[in-house]
Amino acid sequence: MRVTRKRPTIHDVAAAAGISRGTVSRVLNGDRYVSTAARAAIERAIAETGYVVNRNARSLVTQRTGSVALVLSEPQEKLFEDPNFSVLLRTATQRLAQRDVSLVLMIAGDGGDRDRVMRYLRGGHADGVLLVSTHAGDPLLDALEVAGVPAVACGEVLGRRSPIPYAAADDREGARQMTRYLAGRGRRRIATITGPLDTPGGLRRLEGFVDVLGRRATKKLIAHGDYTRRGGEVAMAELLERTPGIDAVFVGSDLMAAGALAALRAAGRRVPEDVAVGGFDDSAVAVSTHPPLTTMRQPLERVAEETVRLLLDLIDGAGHVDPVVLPTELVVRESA
Amino acid sequence: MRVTRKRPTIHDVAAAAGISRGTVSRVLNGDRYVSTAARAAIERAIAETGYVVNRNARSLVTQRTGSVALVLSEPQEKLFEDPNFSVLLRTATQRLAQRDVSLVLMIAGDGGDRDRVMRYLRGGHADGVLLVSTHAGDPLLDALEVAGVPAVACGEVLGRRSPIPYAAADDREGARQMTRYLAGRGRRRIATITGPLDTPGGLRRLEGFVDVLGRRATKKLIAHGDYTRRGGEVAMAELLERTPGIDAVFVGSDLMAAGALAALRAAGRRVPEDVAVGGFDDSAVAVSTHPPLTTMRQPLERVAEETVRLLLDLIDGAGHVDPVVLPTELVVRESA
DNA sequence: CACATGTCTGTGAACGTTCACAGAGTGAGA
DNA sequence: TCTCACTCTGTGAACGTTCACAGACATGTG
Repeated sequence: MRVTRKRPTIHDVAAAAGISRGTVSRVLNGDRYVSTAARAAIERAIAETGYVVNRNARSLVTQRTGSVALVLSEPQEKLFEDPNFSVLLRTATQRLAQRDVSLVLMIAGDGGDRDRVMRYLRGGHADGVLLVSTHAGDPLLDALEVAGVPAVACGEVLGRRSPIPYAAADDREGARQMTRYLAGRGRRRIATITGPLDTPGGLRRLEGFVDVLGRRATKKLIAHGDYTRRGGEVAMAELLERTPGIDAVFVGSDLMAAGALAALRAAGRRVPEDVAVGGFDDSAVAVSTHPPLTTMRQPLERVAEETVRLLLDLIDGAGHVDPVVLPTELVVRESA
Repeated sequence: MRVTRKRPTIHDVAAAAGISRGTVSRVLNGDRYVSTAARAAIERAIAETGYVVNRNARSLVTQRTGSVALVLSEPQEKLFEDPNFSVLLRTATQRLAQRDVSLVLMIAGDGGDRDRVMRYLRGGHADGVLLVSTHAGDPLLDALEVAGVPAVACGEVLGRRSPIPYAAADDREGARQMTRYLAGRGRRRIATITGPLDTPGGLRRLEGFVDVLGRRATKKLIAHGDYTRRGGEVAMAELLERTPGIDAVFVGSDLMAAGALAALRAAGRRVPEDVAVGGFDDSAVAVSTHPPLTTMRQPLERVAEETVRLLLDLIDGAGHVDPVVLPTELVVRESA
């Protein structure tokens, strides 16, 4: 009835089975060349003793840890506000767990955080890194490269000389689809509210928008937000003041679209009668706004799955992996 | 320019500093009894070699891992939909990082997951466990107890014989405050929509509600939801049908309140003129509904901080810690 | 029968730390 | 001067694995 009774080791199992620890190690690691008798005896002994392998000892010799780090390098508040992130986190955790690798969560916000993360990674405490919303200039990326730690980003990392492998939704094509949809509904003066242009979602969705309408036509119809609700509200107000005649707006995220809706209501415009509003993400807020948002669904789970797959491939020795870009889907509700 | 150059060990540092590894270990672990000369030499050598301690080797001898597991035992979708959870996760990660312990995220959804989690924990791969939304009957809890792994819950774990230490918001008193507020605004027929009664938030908030209004008065004014938006909508509709005359409703979560708002709108009731709506959580949805929700703010960051503190105390050898209950705060917006 | 090949097993030596111990040097107090 | 306490240092032995090696035995092949 002691609180901490000593954990059985591989030696205990070997003794209980009457077999050497070498053979025990072999069945643990699924080696061929183990007699069925030995295997049975060992499996019984494992069950009896309640043995579970000590990963530290194993890591010490194999130089593999069986864990990967998920590193958030956004100032945290912004990111955790993002509903997409939860999906990503959940899916990644599950996918990794299936392969028996565990996920350690790290936040690299300010300088001190960064150092800690780097120390951790350079210490070889993770076999690989899942990068979330990392900016191109982030010194973490270079350090990672130097340290030779496999890394994959969830979402494109813009403007890097030596590109980081990634999986992402097809933001550009998604934006095109939405813009075409709005145009197809007869809207003639279509504006857009972008996310920050140093993020892939901000940049690529704007590109898609311009692809469809042309650079000239959109000159005065672009406003910038910061992925927050409030930012969307401000940008919408600005747009209405600058160009009162707009009859549609493609907003670069659902959360900003919720803000835009508020600004439109405040300005006395009806949605979708006066102004049609299209969002992006198909996150939970899309159905909680009034009216519910027409938006682009991102295959977030698949993005997470693919990100994990790429990372595991890299860890397993693939020298190079190609980025994965997944299609988005238009979800029509009431706002457009 | 090789991809993986060998990581320096404590021996390399010792050699570079011209001092034995024992002394290097001592400065690493902040031992007194190290001459300033030696310390300086070693610190220089550490910087030069880029040495970082191998935690596995350390864990192997110390039997401490420097990490704790955060275990989610809710069917995951529900939980990740919960905006509170993000706050918790972020705060816990940061707080732990400050103490240089890392957080590994585990999802114990179905049976297979559970086994994996238990194996991990019994393997001694985490120094402690942070439990999130764990139910009383969960076999994980017994297993944890048997294995002697320190565990602290974020939020009360209901109905357990040997209670799990926890930190939580004062749900019951918060519910009382909200109910009193609604009554104080002249509302006479106040209903409630609860969360599941096997969760502390569901049960305690209902208790607080009944505390204020009395068991008799509330008999027909209670409906149950499941913490989802949809659940809130259904419960509200049910309530309206059962007792059309209600003029206020206290909803056990903001998300359900958003659903209730939709049901009220569908039934043609104005909020707050006809029916006042009070939520709970003060999560992000509270400001994105129309009208914005009057709600109870939970000090979630403090809850997370305290949970972490309790766990670290336990890990550091505190034999027993007392639960921590933190006050909530009324946030008045437009819905009531 | 000799020999190669394939299967199975045990053993010693790592992996990179910490910890306990022993010993050396220094200064103070008797 | 001797002793004691304190400070500082080095060394050997763990911690629990995996891995390479060597050897035993069986089976098949020429």
